Amino acid sequence: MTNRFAEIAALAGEPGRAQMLHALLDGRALTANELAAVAGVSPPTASGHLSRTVKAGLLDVVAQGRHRYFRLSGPAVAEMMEAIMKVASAQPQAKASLTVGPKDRALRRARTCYDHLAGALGVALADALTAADHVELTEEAEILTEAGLDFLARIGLDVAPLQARQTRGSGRILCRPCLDWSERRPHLAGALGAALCSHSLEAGWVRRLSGTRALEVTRAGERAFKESFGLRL
Amino acid sequence: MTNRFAEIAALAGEPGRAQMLHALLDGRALTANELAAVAGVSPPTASGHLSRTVKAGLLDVVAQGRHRYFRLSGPAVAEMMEAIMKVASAQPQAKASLTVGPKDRALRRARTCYDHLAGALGVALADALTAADHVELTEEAEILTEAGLDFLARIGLDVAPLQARQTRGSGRILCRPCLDWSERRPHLAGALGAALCSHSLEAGWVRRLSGTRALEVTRAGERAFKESFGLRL
DNA sequence: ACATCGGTTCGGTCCTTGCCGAAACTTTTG
DNA sequence: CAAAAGTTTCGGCAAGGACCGAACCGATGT
Repeated sequence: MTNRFAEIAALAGEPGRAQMLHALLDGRALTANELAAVAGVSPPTASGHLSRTVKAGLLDVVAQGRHRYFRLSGPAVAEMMEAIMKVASAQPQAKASLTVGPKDRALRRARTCYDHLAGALGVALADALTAADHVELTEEAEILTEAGLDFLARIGLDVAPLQARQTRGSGRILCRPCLDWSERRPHLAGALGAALCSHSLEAGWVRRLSGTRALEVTRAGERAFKESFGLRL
Repeated sequence: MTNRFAEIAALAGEPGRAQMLHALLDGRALTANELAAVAGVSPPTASGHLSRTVKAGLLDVVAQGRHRYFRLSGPAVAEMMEAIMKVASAQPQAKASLTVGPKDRALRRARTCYDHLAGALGVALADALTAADHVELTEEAEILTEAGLDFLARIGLDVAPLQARQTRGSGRILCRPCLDWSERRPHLAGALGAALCSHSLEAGWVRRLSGTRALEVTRAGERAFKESFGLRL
């Protein structure tokens, strides 16, 4: 058991592979060459990394024509990465570079985190929903109130998949919150977070910036977030 | 950011260090030589590993006389390890050795997992409490019912610290459940799990087996678990 | 059919790092 | 004050593995 533990951790512990994993953290599938580019290594090297990672079960691969698309094998991998990030972003104090870089700034503003929204945007949305009593956030769980359910339906979000979860008292328990590594505060993850994220993309409120997990808030998005959530970015 | 991510993961990804971390997973503090023994390396080698691990913030060290005691720096590290184990125990199918070893068997029967009970015992307790409607376990949260609160008070468990958490409807949301890597089913973690674990130790229901995280259920424990929880081990 | 492109396999180099023994340092014990 | 125990530092060795260039393979497109 402890061998396999070490194997998994070591796989994630090599800088090149770590960058590949991070590039896949938004749940999309990338090709081998794209991953080689993000890791800054040659295609042969990347290929070796990828085959090991697939064999170990961290990644899935699907061949499509002459491309091979790699993606995280499931949410458990993303959760593991978040848990590592949580430790990594802890205090070991006054270490090197805080932030820097425009790319980093974009990521801190808004990004996807596997299947939900993160960064300043994700935290702001969580705060807004909390303030309006649409959700309650505890350290361990996240509850959607009746009012919240109405609210989501009103803004055009399909709440049907959320019904499947456990009902308790007057609210629905949806998921654990997810600690945002850049903001150090919880944002909405789980079923609700995923629904909110996909809806925001479909409605054109946010748009993926090519090549990163960063998101851009569109004009329509600014308006929608302001009117529906009372957010000003 | 991704550098530090890789640093942390790599630290956990070396077999010797991984074994040390596992030995510390029950939250106790061990000396450098003890850790050298569990990792199967010489004291100098272990010392090197430990100093790196401490500098990275995974472990805390406290000097006491001529001993230096190392322990996990906090719950975040334990949670990270559990997340890695979750991935590690996933399907990458039909791999090598399942189980084996009497030491391993003891661990599978009952052990501590940072601050709560795990293994067959942990899962059985979770099942028993669920069956009696004392807790409700969902995928994402764990709710203590009023009946459960009464029950715990009746068996002498101090429920005061549990009161601090969020109240919702008729139950208390305590924590996320924790997937047991040997049983592949959820057991009780979080505040309730910790309380139940420490109470079981204090009441003499279980006893730590020296040198491992494994636990032994005492005669008194067998009786208590049977009478209070309806468990037969 | 041929050229091109994405990807993997092979062979070989180089660097990292895990490892130990010897020795030094510190604190406890006799 | 000397001896012993716990731990760290130093020096050197050896193995693992990350890397690249070249060659190879299969799919696509002309």
